[in-house]
Amino acid sequence: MTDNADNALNALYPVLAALPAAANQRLQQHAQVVSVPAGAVVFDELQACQGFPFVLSGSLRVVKAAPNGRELPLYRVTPGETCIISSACLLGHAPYNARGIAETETRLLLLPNADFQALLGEAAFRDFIFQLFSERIADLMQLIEEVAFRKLDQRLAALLLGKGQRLHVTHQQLADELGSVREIVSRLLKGFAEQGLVALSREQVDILDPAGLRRVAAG
Amino acid sequence: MTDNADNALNALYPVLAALPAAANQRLQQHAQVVSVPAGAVVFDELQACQGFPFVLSGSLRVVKAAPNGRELPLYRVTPGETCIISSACLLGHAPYNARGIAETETRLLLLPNADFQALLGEAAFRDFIFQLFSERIADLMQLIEEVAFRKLDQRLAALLLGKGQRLHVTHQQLADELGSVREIVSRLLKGFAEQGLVALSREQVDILDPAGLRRVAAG
DNA sequence: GGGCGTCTGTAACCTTGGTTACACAGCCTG
DNA sequence: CAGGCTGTGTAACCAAGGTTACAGACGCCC
Repeated sequence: MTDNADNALNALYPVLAALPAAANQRLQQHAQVVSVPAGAVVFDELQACQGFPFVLSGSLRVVKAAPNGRELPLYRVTPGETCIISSACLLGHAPYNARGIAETETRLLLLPNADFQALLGEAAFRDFIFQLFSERIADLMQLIEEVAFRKLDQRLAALLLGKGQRLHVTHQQLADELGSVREIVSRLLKGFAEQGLVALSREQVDILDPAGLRRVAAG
Repeated sequence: MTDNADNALNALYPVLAALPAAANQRLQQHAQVVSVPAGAVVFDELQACQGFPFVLSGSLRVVKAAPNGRELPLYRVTPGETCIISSACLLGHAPYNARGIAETETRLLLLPNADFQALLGEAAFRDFIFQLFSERIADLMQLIEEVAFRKLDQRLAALLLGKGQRLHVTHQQLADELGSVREIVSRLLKGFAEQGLVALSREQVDILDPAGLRRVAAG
């Protein structure tokens, strides 16, 4: 690991900076910086988990892939966060059960399995992982609720909210985010537009009536 | 806590038996045995998490409840296991995001929040929780895959498998297990019967062709 | 045996969301 | 300007699953 990456790492993951010298040294000796281009598949279903990734820059999108090629986004991993799927795989000695894709050009610090396990011996690090575990669990529960019970218009309305008044996205991108297809999103957006909730233009959605959208989202 | 419960607890949760004397004493002083009847709601969505439950006997069914009253089972907690939702809530100081129901008459040992946190100071206990966390994550991933991508006939076929050759269940119970409704399960079972995969009778499903069912389940 | 509650069978109908198949608009580039 | 690419609009059709509404079957208990 370069000094440069080391600095970035400690800034992003304060918990590492606080580690005892020995642990830190071990990390520096064995961790490996890799850079992956946008769109690259960093890990995939059924694949054995090779190491634990810290995200230095860029971001990972973790998705569940359907047999027919569609994908349902589970969560994102941004710098300073970690990937619970990776933790779970390493801890449970199980293969991955989701796919990790670099959203943009992404730099990762890959920590080999054995060193990750050793790092878990440090109380501070263990607590850090624990904390992220429990946050993600809540996210996953939310996701289960959405896919099992919510209709697509509700989910779309929710997706549009909380990202400012003007969104620069294509219908396809929205569809991907929902695990659906472009035509349906277009259809629903048209409905929203007819109700005066949004205004549509190329690669752009303007929120006209946030309260109305919230009402739709709430079902 | 009674000596009796103490013995049961240590037998079911070996990790507790191995705790230092001080921790064990604290647990015995503050933990409280409660007994709940079958069907009782032990915790519910949006409710603050009062304590951490160890299951002594019986079992909990943890479900996500839909606005319309239907429920999707997430997982079960049997004696010797723990409830990650509870862990996640206590760790993240968030309210519950699912409902826990006693499947049968169930005895729980409830550990207050503060004592749970203290117990996490013990490396062995922390590892125990960690391990269960990662196992459950895999389950939840599996569930997401099912509800998002699998059709109901595939899920039903999978549900029927691996429980022996003759099942004593009502269609309603199967529907509940899938988060669906009775009529659809009846319709699908009829289809299975017509293909010679199963034989149906009152409160009973006989598996005639496991391999065929497995094929259906695989899609 | 008669009445009641539970379980099952089944048909008609509806909603949601996905699929297929285009048309067209805007824009960039050779 | 032509040609091509990307994004959007839209309609017809389809499949899955849920809803409604019954009817009959079986078992149990009075």
